[in-house]
Amino acid sequence: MSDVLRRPGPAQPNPMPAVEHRPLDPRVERLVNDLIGRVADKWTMLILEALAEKGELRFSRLADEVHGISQKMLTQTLRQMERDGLVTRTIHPVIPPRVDYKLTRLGLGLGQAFCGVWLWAEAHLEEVEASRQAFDARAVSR
Amino acid sequence: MSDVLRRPGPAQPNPMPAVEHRPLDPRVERLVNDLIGRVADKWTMLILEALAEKGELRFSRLADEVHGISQKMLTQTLRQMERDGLVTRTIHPVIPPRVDYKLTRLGLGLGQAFCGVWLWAEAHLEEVEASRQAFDARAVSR
DNA sequence: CATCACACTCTCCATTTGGTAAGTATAGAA
DNA sequence: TTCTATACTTACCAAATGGAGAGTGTGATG
Repeated sequence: MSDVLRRPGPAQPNPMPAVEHRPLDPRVERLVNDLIGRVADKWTMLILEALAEKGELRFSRLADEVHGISQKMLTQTLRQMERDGLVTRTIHPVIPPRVDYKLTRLGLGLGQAFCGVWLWAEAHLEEVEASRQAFDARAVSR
Repeated sequence: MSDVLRRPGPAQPNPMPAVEHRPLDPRVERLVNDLIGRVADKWTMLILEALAEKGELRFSRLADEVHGISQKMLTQTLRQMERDGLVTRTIHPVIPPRVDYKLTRLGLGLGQAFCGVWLWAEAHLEEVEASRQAFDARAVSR
């Protein structure tokens, strides 16, 4: 979205805030926001991770991998991901039925894009936890 | 989370799936998942972006920047971000009241971590849209 | 003939999320 | 005296989210 977010290095607070260059029209901005809202979903991210790790999984294996997901949410999330072009769904016409799910190039790319966030979360877990405890302690004492 | 997700380049589907090295214990995994769920929230991301772009904003300026957010959600999200150590909250004891919000080092880092996802969304918007249309067309014809 | 496996789909229900609107405290301006 | 600005907080309500569990179709197996 903003160029400030895009560039590494300490962001300059506002040395020249008058410039205000927005390279995107609001339509694109809205679409990007929507897409991120859809894709930054808890289950989507966990399924993405499972598939990136295991390569290709059938429905019930996925259900095992993504601990705690209900059948309903697994189906629902996989359908959305298929619609968005993140996974392919291969139905083997056998009985009992067998369906394999696999990440597309698009899905793999998104998985890589999320790397940064995973790494940040891992790296700063304790810092965040400490901040929370300090905050809660302050709140209690007042 | 997974090393596959962490490394750029086409992920190897499963040349040696037997290895299965998980460097993280489930506790950390759960914490990271929770943290990401909290932080990958729509409003959090938009506030993060506004603050990264503008540097420091008071409550009502933020409300203007983050289009469509309600007072309630703005307050709520800012409190969570403060608790997590992402923003600082500076109260100026004047009347009418004035409160300034600013990203911490931690908050800036998270903003940068999200870059990848914003860029991915921007870059693949049309691809996703095309996939959706194709999917919907298929669904209708059946 | 009953059972099981598998990948769903559907219904019902509880929780969560989030919006709207009203209230609060304070001092200066009209 | 009333109005305004500001940053909230609270109460209420509607919508979305998501879990539990039952139902479905089919062929192999006991």
